[in-house]
Amino acid sequence: MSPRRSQLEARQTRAAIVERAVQVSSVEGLEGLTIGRLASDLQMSKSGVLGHFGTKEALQLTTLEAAIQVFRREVWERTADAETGLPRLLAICDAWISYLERDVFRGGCFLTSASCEFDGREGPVRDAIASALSRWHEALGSQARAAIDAGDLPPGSDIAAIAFQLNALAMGANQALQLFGDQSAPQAARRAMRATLSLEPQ
Amino acid sequence: MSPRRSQLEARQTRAAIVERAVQVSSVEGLEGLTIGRLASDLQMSKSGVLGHFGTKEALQLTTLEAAIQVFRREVWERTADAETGLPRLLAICDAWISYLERDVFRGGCFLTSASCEFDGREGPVRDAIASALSRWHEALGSQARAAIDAGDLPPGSDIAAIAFQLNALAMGANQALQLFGDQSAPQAARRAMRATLSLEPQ
DNA sequence: CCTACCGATCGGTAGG
DNA sequence: CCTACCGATCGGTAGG
Repeated sequence: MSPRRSQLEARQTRAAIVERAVQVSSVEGLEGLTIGRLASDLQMSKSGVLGHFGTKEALQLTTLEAAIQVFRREVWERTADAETGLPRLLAICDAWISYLERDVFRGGCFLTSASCEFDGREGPVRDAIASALSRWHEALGSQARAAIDAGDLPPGSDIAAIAFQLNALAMGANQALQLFGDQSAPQAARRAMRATLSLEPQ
Repeated sequence: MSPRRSQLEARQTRAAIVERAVQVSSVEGLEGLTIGRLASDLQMSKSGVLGHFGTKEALQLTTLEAAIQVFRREVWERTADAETGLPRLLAICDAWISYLERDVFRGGCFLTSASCEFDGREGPVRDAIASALSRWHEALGSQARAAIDAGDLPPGSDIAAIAFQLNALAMGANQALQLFGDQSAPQAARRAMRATLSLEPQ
């Protein structure tokens, strides 16, 4: 047992704080997240919570990273068995909509909420959100390129346009589910995603 | 001059508060909007600001209504000259993307931001946001129905799916512009919108 | 529309 | 990890 007992406990406490912070900020936003609220929920003192991160901004960044890990696990890693290219792209679309349907986060897609909240601001949190979304677009684009190379998408397909459309449709499904509880939205999104992937460039 | 001078001035003050509230909350969110910030910006006392609305929630609702009016003016009313049906639908798509490109709100599409911020909450503000978005979907659906009746869209077109896709693409363009400053997004969104309107049901 | 004020809560620090 | 505390700000009220 290389970590001392107190270090292990500290790590578990920190993990519990982050887990709670993800759930709270999924509903209240990363700005609406407060140290006092977390301390109260976890029956700790405020300084006990803050001590693990130093500043609220560091807590926000850690919370964001944890939420990104959840998205990666629930969408990206779930499709690891699919063949690179169109098969994986189709699997990603299904896993993505499923992730929205399963209410993985109480406030809907964490990255979509965070993006809306910070897209008019500046600073490290905004930059981290933009970076994560940018990497996701690249992951989608990479699969689209493989699909073209395999002959599963037309050679002239616009890779960026495919990533843009898939992302937009997921955002639309998220809004329809969260705001209206529209149970037909996942189906509509899946169909439109499939149309995007079989009709490019037109 | 039927309104007395003091009433007229009060109305102008109120209008100035709402205008400022729209700009502030477009960046900070409707929850991030504070009475103190508004008072400071407008060089008024907090109670002078709050007196026009009573509560913060009433201020939020008034601010939201004002932002909806801006959207209506910048997107819906701009297309009033277009013929009902497909022509107006196409005009709406252009005006919608143009509204995003012109940065009408500093924080991007107000309704999209508000929807993300409140979709995990309850209460009158959330309800007002859902109602406004619902009416917009209906306006789009109504034009789509007219387009079908005129023979400009196939008889089997899924009206709700068209509204869903157009809305999703506008959300995607908003994110790409606000978060990445992606100048190719408006073009990508316009193309995808046109594809939606010429390829339904497939 | 103002001043003056309320209790609550904010992020954060000192010291242990 | 705690208690005790800081100045600032929150939404809101009383009274004029």
